Amino acid sequence: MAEHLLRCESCSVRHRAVCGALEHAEIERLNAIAHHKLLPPGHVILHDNAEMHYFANIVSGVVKLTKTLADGRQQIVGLQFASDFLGRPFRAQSPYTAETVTDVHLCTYDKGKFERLVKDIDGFEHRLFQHTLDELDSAREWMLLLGRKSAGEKVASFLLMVARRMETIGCKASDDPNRPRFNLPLSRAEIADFLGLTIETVSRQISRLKVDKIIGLEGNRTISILDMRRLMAAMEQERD
Amino acid sequence: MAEHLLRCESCSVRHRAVCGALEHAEIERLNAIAHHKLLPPGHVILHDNAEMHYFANIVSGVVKLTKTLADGRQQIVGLQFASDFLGRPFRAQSPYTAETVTDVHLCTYDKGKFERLVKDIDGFEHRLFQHTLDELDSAREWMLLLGRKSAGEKVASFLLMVARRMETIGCKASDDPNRPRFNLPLSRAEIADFLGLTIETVSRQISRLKVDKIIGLEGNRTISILDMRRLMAAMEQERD
DNA sequence: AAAGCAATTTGCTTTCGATCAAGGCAAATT
DNA sequence: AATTTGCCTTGATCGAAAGCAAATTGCTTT
Repeated sequence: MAEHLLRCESCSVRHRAVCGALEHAEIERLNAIAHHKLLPPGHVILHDNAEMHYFANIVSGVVKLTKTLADGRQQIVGLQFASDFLGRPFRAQSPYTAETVTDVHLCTYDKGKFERLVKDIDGFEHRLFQHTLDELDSAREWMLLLGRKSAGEKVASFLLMVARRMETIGCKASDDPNRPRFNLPLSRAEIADFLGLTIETVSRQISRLKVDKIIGLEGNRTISILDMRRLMAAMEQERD
Repeated sequence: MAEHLLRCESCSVRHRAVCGALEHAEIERLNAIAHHKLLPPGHVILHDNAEMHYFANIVSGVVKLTKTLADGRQQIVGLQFASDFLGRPFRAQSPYTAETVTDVHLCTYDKGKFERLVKDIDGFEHRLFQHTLDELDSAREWMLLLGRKSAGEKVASFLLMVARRMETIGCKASDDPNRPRFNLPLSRAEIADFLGLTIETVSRQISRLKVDKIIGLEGNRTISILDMRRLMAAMEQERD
């Protein structure tokens, strides 16, 4: 029973997309069909157009969605962090590959049972719909980056995006809120695939930020943002 | 009465996203709140984060969704053709600008009334949700193009996309189905903004396709695809 | 601590697309 | 008819990022 409540905590509280608008009783119904899964880095959850047999909330870790050309060029088209939702209700297939980037803890729901709950619980599909609109917005934001930003701007945007994301899921290991410090979940190769650049260009841009004392590096993965103002300037502001 | 039925035809039959799953009686309810609007090219329907007071189906013409950086660099993040839906149910704002590219005929619905119908008609929101998933898929498809394709591949992909789109909405003026011929709705500048290229690069790539006898040009806007096979080869195939 | 190995960085060269600058063409204006 | 204007094409040059080849760093394993 205590364990059950714990599971409720770990799944409901953190999973904005699915549970944000639900009553406690309904979250209990979700928890009743929930299972948990631990996956190692590099695990392919869904291979291109294959069928996915479950939905899931990410409890911890990072999942990447990728698309690949015939000759191997790859583009990351989505990054899902803790509290994000995985899967497409009422769709058999997804035209991309989903793969774990780090150790990932999933809270999974059987496809059929979940879809029945979605139909059953008032406002649930509405909630998923709004979440998909959010995903569409960030995809389009990223299209602007891919099509029109320079390598320097891309890397700065990426670091700020990850920093913000790590913060909202409570992963920052920092005292000063203006100087966030966190572990990059992605390798240089993955950052390159995310930004539409090569490994070398990503590395050079990160080195430049380090030389300019805008960021600090400990090892390859631990980044601290030393000068938030200049990092944001390096990213360029949107308007319209 | 006759006019009413005509409007029914022009709105229901062609608007997949909204009406695809609806019964005739429900389409009638939609038609009851429908108004029509004719807009000239270059008309801004929605300016960045401004509020949009109506939803609409596009009866004819093309609408572009754009995002712009502070210094004027622009990226088209969506292209909507006839039968596409415009607007975001239950959202006040959209983080991009929507602007007509050609003369556009809209079938509009008052925001409040439309949202009431969405809540009222069973399966309507589900339908809109699935349509948004489609939009997300094409946005991600385009991210792969923006991040990883060469200028030549981008232009070839664009021409094939437009050809397919013009065909499905019945705008091709061609006898041979393997040699589609159509009017480009976009200027060179707009194609460039769509592909993340410059005007000059777009022009050069189109010229190259013409010299190679893969496409034919009459004037600047009328394109015929002469060698579908080689155009598709120029685009590169996806896999994964 | 040393070895082994993969990931990252760095230097050098090349290439693709951007930028700059004319020039052509057709429709609109006078 | 002459001029302007907008849009597109073409040529020449430039520059940012890609490509390639070491060198280096940072983990793992022993």
